Amino acid sequence: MIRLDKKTYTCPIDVTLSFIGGKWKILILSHLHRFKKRSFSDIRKNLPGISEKMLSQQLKHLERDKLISKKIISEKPYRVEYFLDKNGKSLAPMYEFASKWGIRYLKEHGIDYVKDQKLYK
Amino acid sequence: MIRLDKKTYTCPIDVTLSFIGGKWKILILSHLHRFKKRSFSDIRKNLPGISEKMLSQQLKHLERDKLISKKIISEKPYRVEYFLDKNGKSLAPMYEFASKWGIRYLKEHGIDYVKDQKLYK
DNA sequence: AGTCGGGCCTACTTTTTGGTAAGTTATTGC
DNA sequence: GCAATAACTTACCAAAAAGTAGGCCCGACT
Repeated sequence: MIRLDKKTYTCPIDVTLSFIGGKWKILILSHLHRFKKRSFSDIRKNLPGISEKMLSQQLKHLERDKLISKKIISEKPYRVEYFLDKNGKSLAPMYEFASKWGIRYLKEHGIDYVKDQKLYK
Repeated sequence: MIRLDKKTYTCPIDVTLSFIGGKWKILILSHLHRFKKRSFSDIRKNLPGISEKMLSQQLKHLERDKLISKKIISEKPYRVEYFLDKNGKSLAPMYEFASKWGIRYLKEHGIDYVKDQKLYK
């Protein structure tokens, strides 16, 4: 057992998962990894199914954990840009591997994601 | 949106996560990755905090998803051995990366996991 | 005979996570 | 003036995941 900041972890992987676990975090991170800078609603549009509540909540956690940052582009009409910060970038191999594995799995089950994606957008 | 077997996924990463998401799966897989062959209670001992219910449930899912297999060593006193199968092995970079990232994170926060571990076992 | 370890299963409860819907401030466009 | 868009927040609810506690079979050990 590892103790850090009042929490306990069974092993280092558990520590890593505490940052990127859950349904949305890796998806958001990998989206930012791919697009570099994105607004709130850009991210939303690219994660079909996520609610505004979830997105803002998850972005907040990711910011708190220093995996992403946001730049306030304008105050009056409030406009922002989210992007991976150093920590978030250091997890890139994770997003890439998970994505490739998924694509391979889909291909083995008759779905060509890379090809089909061109139909979607 | 991707549709496969009556379920929908937002992207390939989502597909991957459907296999290894949750609190325990990666921990179990990486344990088997490290030790090759393990009995039910060996795994249990190495995942402090997991309940028997959780372990057997997760093992069942992992088996169903063909990430692991089990070999029945003896029927009468029922004894088994779990091990990664091909699919489970193909996720190895994931376990390894997540583990290394966690170790690095811990080190940056004053915990030397590799060194401390020798004290535990 | 009684207890322990191994390998489970089942019912039940709690916690965590996620979803819905509505409300807020502010700007741009018709 | 009204609707739409952006970037959120809040309150409430439902579903999913995880935890608790017990039971079961079997063999070995004392």
